[in-house]
This record gives sequence, structure tokens and C-alpha cells, in this order.
Amino acid sequence: MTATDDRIGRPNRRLLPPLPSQAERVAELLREAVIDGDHPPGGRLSEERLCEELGVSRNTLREAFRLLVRERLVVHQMHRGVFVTLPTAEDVRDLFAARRSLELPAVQRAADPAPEALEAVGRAVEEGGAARDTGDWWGVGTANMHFHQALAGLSGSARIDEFMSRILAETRLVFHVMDAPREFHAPYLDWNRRIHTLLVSGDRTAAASELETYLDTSEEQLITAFLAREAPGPA
Amino acid sequence: MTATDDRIGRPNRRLLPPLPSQAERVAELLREAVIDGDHPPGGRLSEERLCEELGVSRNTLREAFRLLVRERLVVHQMHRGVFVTLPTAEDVRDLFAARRSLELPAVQRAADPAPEALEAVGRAVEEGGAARDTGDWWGVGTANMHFHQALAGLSGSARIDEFMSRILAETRLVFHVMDAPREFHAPYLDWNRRIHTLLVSGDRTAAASELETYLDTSEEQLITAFLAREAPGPA
DNA sequence: GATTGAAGTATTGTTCAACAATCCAACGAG
DNA sequence: CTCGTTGGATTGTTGAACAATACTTCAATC
Repeated sequence: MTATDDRIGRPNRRLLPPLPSQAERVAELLREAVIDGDHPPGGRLSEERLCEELGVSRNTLREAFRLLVRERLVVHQMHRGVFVTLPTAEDVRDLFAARRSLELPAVQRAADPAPEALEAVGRAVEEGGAARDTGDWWGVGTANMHFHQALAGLSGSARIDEFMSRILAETRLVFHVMDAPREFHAPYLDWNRRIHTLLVSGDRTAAASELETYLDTSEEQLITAFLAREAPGPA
Repeated sequence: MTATDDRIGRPNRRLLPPLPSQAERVAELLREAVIDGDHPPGGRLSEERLCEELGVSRNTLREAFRLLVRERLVVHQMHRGVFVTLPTAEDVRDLFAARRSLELPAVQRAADPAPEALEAVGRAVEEGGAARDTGDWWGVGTANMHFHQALAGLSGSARIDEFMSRILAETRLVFHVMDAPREFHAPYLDWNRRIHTLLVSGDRTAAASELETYLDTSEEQLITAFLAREAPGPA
């Protein structure tokens, strides 16, 4: 109680980027690894192995785990360990319900279109096209994520942005449980471009309508693939 | 690799409530304490003191801290410690932007009203009235939170619910930095009742319109109070 | 007097090692 | 084949130690 005045500094906040702690760096690493599919959904993340692999102590690793649990990328079971989240069909439904709530109103009632936010939408469209031309299908998926992230960004709320980011990361996990992430995103590229065109032309209602159809179609496709995968049981 | 098959059990998930770990229990305690205002916004949470107070080790406490940081209830500064979040006017704007994105569409496009969700709205209204009659002004605020939580619940997404819960917890912090949480919520009680009435009558558009005005008014009131507090500086 | 710089101190960041608690697999009895 | 028991492996939690950093203090200088 003597070394500090116990009060947060009001002025100089966010001047220089607060260098991340070890735990946050580890969490970032694991997050990318999980999203990229380096660890299969449902697989266990061994403390002992990851400690050694990442060169950090168990305590630090566990701090990182807590962060990922809160992002729903991994689940934690007492005395069993942490596992890469294995999304269910119900999760898919919930994820799309959340996306509808976030994306549709963002598109429909973007009162002042927020030039930079709209520009981000356009950039994502271009990114998708470039990735397709290269044959980088995983990149196409990434661009698609960026597109929808940009749509949610029209809301103009940093918290919404962050939430959307997590929703999309989870969605990405869904694609990993299906074995066909190849040309899965391809047909959606043109759809994205159409939505963007409608947006810049100012027809928000039409854009929202297109987006809604998009979401319905995508969800149904995923659910179908999911149920087909759950029923026969590959084991 | 021998004691477990490294795969998460597909069936029996969520059968019995997974008893919370120590870190989660500590986080829950601290969360409530922060929301209830036991620790003033901007105040530091000393590791050493809390360790002793809660009877847990530093490592466990730090795990709990990570959870609260991710919920934005506390901020973490390297080598300085964790502080109860001191919201800024900008935070208030962002919080209300997020609430607009969540609550308005939930009210407006609640296609099938979801009977139990709508019932929760009614219960929050009653709860608020009861708290006012008792003179429990903090309880009135709690009921108000429940009301808006229930509105967001009309979306029917568990993830939206959880996100809304965090948004409201943060909003609660905002009220702590102002010294007048007494009859601040009182005028909003009737507003809530009116919105609920419109909802059960099926006039979603009118309900959304009322809600929008509500949010605009509330935000402006908070921002005004905030700027008045920041300008003169009580120190 | 105000600013700068250099100790010294307090607090956090991270690791390590130990033990308790629990789960899992394998085994054996009925 | 089913059901307990046992043993091994993994996680849950603690405590202490040391390194790294920020804050305070105080003296020196302009």
C-alpha cells in the first residue's frame, strides 16, 4: 500500500502497446493452432506435453488454458484436462442464431455507413477472389471470415467486433469436424460480392435480405453435413 | 497417452454440473464483489492481500484474474497488477452501441415470441416493481438488468445471452463511478412495463421504438453525468 | 524551487517441486 | 458377463524461490 497509490492512471492509457504476458502469448499460439486445425476437435491438450513443447511452466500454460476456455475454443473437464471443442449440431444452430443477430441488424441499420468499415468489407471480397485464384482454399475460408467480421463491424462497437471474432473462430472449428473445407466456400464468394455491391449502392434492405438467405443456406448445409456425420458413426 | 483415449466423450456431456474449480469459484466471488461495488472502480486488487483474504495460492488467484480480465471487469497492466475497470465515456458509448445491436433486433424480429423468454421479461418487470416498493434501489437496478437480459434472450442464442450478461455487468460498473445509483433507475420502471405490454400485445415494432428511445435517453443521461464528472476533477 | 538521476523497496512474472485428488484402464472375483 | 478393487497416470493446488519491473525516496544539479 505504500509503493503505489492504488489507483489506475487516468491519462496515458493505451499509449504504447502493453507487451503481452507469457500466458497471453501462449494462448495466442494455441488459439491459432486450434483454429488452423493443428489439434483435432475433441483431442486432448496434455499439460505435460505442451509445457515441454512450448517451454513454459504448467502454471503459465494453465493460465492460457483459462483464456481459451472462456473463448469456447477448448472445454475443461475437472481432473480430465482440456479438450479442443467438438461442436455439436446444436452449437451450429446457436452460432448461426448469434450471427443473424449480429450481422443482419448491422447491415440493415447502418445509419451512417462508416466509410472505413465499408471499405473493410470490400477488402475482404478482394481477398477472397485473390485466394481463389491462387487455389488457396483455406485462404478463401479466411477471407470469408473477414467478410462477415467486416459486416458485423458496421455496428461500430468494439465489443461487438470482439464477440463476432469469437463466434467466427468457433465457426471455423465447425469446418474442421467436416472433412470438406476445400471448395466449400467457393460458391459463397460471389454471394459476398453481391452483398457488398448492394451495400455500396446504399440498398441496405436488399443486402440484408441477401445475407439472410446466405445464412439460412449455409446453416442448413452445415447441419445436413453434421447429422450425416453423426448418424452412421465412423468408428 | 495410455490412461485415456485422448478423445472427449461424445454422449454424457452436461449431465451433472461440472463442479467448479477453485479458480472459477474465486473468479465468481471477485466478480460479484466488483459488480456490487465492494472494490471501487480504478482500485487495485493486490495479489498478496487477496491471497490471504480468500485463502488461495497466488497461482490460483492469478488464474481467476485472467477470467475477469477477459470479461473486462478488471484490467491487467504488466508488473503493475490488476485494477477494477474504470469505464470511460467512450466505453459507455460502446456499451450502448452493443446493446442497441443486441436488444433492438431481438425485440423487433422475435418471429416466434418464445413463450418462456417472454415470460422472463414479465418476471423482471414484476421484480422491479417489488424492489421499488421495498425501497431497495440497488434491487431496482438489478431488476432492470434482468429486464434487458430477458430482452436479449428473445434472440434465442445462448451465446448472445452470455455476451449480453457481460455487457450488463460492465454497465453496472458504470453506475458505480457515478455516485447516484439511488433513484436513477426509478423512471425506467414504467418504461420497462410499457415495453413489456407492447410485446405481449404483439406490437413488436412499437416495442422496439420505445426501447430505442429508452436507450437513447439512458445513454445521454449517463454520458452527461460522465462528462460533468470528468471535467471538474474531484481531486 | 523544479527537474533530473540514482538507489532501495515493494509488487508482480514465472518457474519449480511437491503432494492431494481424481480419473482411467486393467485385473480378478463372483 | 458384471462388478469392485487396485495401480498408474494426469490434473488440482499449494508454497517457495528468484527474476523483472515499477514506484518511492532522496540527493544532486540547474
